[in-house]
Amino acid sequence: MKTPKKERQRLLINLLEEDPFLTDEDIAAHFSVSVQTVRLDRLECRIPELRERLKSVASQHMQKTVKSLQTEEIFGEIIEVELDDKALSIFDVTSDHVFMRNGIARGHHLFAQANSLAVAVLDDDLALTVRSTLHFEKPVRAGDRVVARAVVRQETLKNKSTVVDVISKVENVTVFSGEFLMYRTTKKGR
Amino acid sequence: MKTPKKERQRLLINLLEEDPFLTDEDIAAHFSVSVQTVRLDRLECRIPELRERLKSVASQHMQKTVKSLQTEEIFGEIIEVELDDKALSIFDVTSDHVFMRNGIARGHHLFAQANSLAVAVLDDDLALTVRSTLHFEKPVRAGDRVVARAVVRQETLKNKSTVVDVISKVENVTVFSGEFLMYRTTKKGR
DNA sequence: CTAAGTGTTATGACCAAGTGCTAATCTGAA
DNA sequence: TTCAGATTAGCACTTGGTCATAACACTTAG
Repeated sequence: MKTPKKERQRLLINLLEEDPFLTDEDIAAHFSVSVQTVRLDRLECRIPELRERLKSVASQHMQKTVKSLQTEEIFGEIIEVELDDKALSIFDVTSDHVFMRNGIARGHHLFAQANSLAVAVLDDDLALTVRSTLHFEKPVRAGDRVVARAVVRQETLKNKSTVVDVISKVENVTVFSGEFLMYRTTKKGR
Repeated sequence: MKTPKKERQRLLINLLEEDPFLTDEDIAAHFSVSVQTVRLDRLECRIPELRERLKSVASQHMQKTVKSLQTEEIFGEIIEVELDDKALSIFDVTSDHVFMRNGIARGHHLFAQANSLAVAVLDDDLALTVRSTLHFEKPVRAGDRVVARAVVRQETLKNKSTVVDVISKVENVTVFSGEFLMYRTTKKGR
């Protein structure tokens, strides 16, 4: 008996977590036991067959790709926009956004929300950030809902360079503020 | 004939892109044709069978999860660090990082690289960005390799607040510069 | 020593979702 | 009418399994 049954089943779980693509035959070879033994092990550990494993991995993938189109592309959900005037977005901070060591949100996520909002509020084919000044007022943690408000400085709107002020709050306390100097190419349409 | 063959095959490709989990039988029902017709269509379009489709979707997933642990956590690969002095990182811009409309990299990616580097160069349990001023000098595009250099202003090191200057270049041309005022909690160790 | 229990292996019937091949049928246009 | 292209059907075979049943090997308790 190479490895005792219990140990082998523990290893089996790890093995398939790492590589779910193995057939029973592969696994049998790996542990130098018969295919039937592998099947019994899977039965006991409630590990589904190869095809079912792939199905679940694939469906996780589908969920994630849908999610990433929302999460990564927009970075904060934009709630309302009044073009060339003001806009509002919310961003729910999760454990994905914080430093492991201290649980505080990485600055670039707050910046990303604010910057995306500054781009969105100017309805321009080519709105680019040229300069910006940021103030990280208070640390933000997982679970916080950050509400960002962007306001376009009207007196700058005639120019190609426009200033957008963004203030982000958690429960009505300012956690971040930024001033974004944006460059626009096309004139105001519509 | 419900839909002409060519049209049906076009739709088939879209259909499976959306939902790769359909069996030939499902597809046949969807188009009101026989299973054999579906098989011929798949053959012509070189679309693999269900099991192979899931296999490839699942393997994409495995690649992505590995990738995201590297990409999202570190944001630019840190090449060298001299603690409390200077650091260097590179970040390869891909089509994932640019605006679809104009192909220019989103500002927050450049910020993320610079900000991460500013955090990394101060070897502190709790190095937080307090304020920063950014200059987006030139647009960055997919394919560009951005090299960011962070330099710690030595005269600020005694304080809890330290200034880190970051300059990012593409082929030796400055595309971004930022001044990061960082807050540190623990005293200089080691 | 023998019987019982656990773990392992073997065997055969069956299933889902295919591939590959051959053959028959349908259909529209020349 | 004829003929090609599109469609459908049938059958043998493949993979990677399930399920049930049986036969060993080895240890241990009576």
